[in-house]
Amino acid sequence: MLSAQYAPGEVEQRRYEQWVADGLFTADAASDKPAFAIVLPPPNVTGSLHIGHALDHTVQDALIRRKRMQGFEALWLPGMDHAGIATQNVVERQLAASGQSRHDLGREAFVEKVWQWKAESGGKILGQMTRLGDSVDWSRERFTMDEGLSRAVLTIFKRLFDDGLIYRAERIINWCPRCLTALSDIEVEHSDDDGELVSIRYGDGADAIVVATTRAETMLGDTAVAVHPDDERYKHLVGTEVELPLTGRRIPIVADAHVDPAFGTGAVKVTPAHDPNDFEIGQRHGLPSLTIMDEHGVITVHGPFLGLDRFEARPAVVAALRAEGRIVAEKRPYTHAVGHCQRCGTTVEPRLSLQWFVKTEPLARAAGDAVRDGRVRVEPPELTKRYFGWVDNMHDWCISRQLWWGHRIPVWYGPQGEVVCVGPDEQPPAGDGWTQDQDVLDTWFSSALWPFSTLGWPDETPDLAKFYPTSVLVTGYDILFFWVARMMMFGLYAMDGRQPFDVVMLHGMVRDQHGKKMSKSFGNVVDPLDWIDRFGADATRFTLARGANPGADVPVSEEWVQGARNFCNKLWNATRFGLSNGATVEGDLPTGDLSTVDRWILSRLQHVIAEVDEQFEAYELAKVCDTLYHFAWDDVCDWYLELSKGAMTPQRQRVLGHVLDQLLRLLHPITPFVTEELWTTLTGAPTLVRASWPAADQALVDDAAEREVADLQRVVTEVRRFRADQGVKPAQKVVARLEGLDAAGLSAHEGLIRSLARLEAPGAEFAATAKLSVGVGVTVELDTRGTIDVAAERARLGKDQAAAEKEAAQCRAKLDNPAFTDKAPEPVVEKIRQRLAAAEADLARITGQLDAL
RNA sequence: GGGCGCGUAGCUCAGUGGAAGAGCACCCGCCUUACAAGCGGGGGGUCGUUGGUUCGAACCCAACCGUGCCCA
Repeated sequence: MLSAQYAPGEVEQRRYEQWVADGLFTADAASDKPAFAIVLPPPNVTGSLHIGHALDHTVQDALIRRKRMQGFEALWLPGMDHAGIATQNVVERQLAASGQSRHDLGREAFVEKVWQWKAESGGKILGQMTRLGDSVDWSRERFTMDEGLSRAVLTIFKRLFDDGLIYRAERIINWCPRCLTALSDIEVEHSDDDGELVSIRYGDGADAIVVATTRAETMLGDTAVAVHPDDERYKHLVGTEVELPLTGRRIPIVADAHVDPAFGTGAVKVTPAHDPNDFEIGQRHGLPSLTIMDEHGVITVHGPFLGLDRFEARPAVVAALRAEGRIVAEKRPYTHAVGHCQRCGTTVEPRLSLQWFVKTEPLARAAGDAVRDGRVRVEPPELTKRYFGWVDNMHDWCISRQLWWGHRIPVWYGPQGEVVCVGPDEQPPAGDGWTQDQDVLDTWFSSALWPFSTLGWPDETPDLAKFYPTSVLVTGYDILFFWVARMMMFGLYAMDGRQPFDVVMLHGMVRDQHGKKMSKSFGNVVDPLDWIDRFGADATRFTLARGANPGADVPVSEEWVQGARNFCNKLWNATRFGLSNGATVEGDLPTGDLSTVDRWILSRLQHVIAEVDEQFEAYELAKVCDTLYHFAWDDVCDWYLELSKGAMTPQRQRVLGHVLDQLLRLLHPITPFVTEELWTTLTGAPTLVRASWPAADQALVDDAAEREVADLQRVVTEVRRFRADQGVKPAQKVVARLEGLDAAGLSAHEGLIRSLARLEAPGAEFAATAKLSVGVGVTVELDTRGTIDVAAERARLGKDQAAAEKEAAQCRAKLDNPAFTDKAPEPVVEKIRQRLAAAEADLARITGQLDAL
């Protein structure tokens, strides 16, 4: 027998272990069933799962579990990425605690240490995934640094290199002076920071020109001043030279169309080695690039400032200029966008350096085309614009990182300046003087291969044949650009134009109950493990799924997860009621001699199955949850079970068993644990994980039964309303006579109406003190023994009257308008006519009751 | 500065041309033998503002105000 309350802690771990032990999540590449595959966006091996992961995983698990039940060969492939910078940072911090640096250990020993950390940290995430109930295929778990995936990295690098799509060049890149590595554009986060805007006069007298800058210290590396070619103010100066203050160097004044004449004075200083725009100006005009900082952001030139950090150098340079009378204006604070390292927050320094790049133009065009021509669908479609915005304006991708943890760039340099890219099955060149590139690849370079490297590529494995392209990729819209675009580029390139996935389903970010971003500093972070401990995995999942409107952020709160927990408990108790009342799934579902109430609930069930299927296909998980929540709670619990109390028949027991069976199946993808526990108890079958998904049966749709029960509900509700307004206690029975049941087609349900509305049959001395007329044509005469509260009744009827009057007036206004009756479609006009008739009938009825009071 | 969203009940959100909805919160009454993690009833919104299109606008168009995100 089931306990009175659902206790998730007693169910979850046991069930999960059994599922895994039984191999229920293991996919079979040799199966004849159609494939449905999802690759899990790999979490960072260094991190832990936060509530955003829980959302992402819940959505994927719901999709994969349903497909598995639908008879697909369903594969959900898990794994992690190696998170180059983050992981190296963690291990370096550990070393620093004992006063060591990675250089003390040497490259090999350091990498060995990182592997140890990976074993420790990675296990944590895997444990968290089991707590969520993720139905992933653990036998196929992968890691971006494992042997197979590393081979994939080498293979694609070599292929891109040979195709001329990977090149090495000296460019301005984003440099983190703390992590001491290059970063790609997407590893830089911009924020509006307070700074200063300083206007500096270069040159003197008639030839003086004023430039404004937020980075005064970079003037030490200026090699030109630029103005717009059409700017009349400066035309006479173009081609001349001006003396650069503090340095004594003379620099040219050049004309460049990219200068905005409206900004500041219209003249800009040009520092090609420390600003990407200036670098381009420098290229166009053949200007030298003068690097004035080292890798730590420390000034390396010009005596007085030598050795100063860039942020110390700034005020020092301004002070020196002020001493020379060259500061024309200063604005402080001056808010402007500043780039920060995504990993450590340090202000990024644009730095001229020699790096490896992927030439993205042809790859990005193909990635855009795959969506443009419909081979890949983005859900929700509104977000395709953002996708195009990214792939159509992509810069070349800097892929080299000055780290030790990652895939080392497979390029060797020879003594004569040779550059050789070594493929996965090739031997590096032997002999003296050959060295391998010191750098490793961006983590995203290997993550971009995830949808096919995890399936065995570059080998032509059965997995790859069966499961590529994967069916749907689920991730947050915040990494649409970070990752999705790159998987598209590499997938299309490596797999001969075959897309890595058919659908990209984007969800939002989890926020708190006021729509605020979760952050440690704000103290509103939810730990999914904490919720699972306190409310259960199913409640946590349901809370997230119920908020998962496509593309929209998902607000959650403790109140809501309580509500979800309550819902799980409701299911528990509904099944408990069923079991103690003989609900069964044995034998065929009787269809011949069913009562109206049974036909009604079966009919409702068919609508719900159809709706849920539609909603799942549209990735509308929030709506799936809403539909099932209301069906379970309103239709099944509040009405069907209540109508069944004291009215159990063998047919009813079979129908009730069927309804519970189907409901639990429909909910299983969202709330796997409680449904598994209940369903196996109800049916005696071993597991719901691979039970078949319900299919709607049109033959069971019964409009007449639905109408009849709706009328029954209306009578009961009207009486309950009267009772509540009259202050009649719920337990108190009221003597009443029901009239008009025959005409309303409800005579068979008098007993049900009496029990749900708590009405007793009239005796000989019955004297009606109140008369209630329900819209469906039923009149209820009640004997309240003279305790009728006339004022309360008048108020109640008054409200009804006002509502009916308003309705009638609205309809009449429409029908009196010839423009409406002429132009509106006939069904609409007819509907309004019917509404008017109904409103007028209500009005007459209510007015009659008021008069009778 | 450029681009993309969003503004509907106290809170969080559905609804995208023909009757203003849900969950939670709130108010009233109840331990009615599945469930107090519950049951019954109820109040609450000129759908951001102003114009326009339409017989008809929360929904389409324009402008404005507020707000969020991405990019520079």
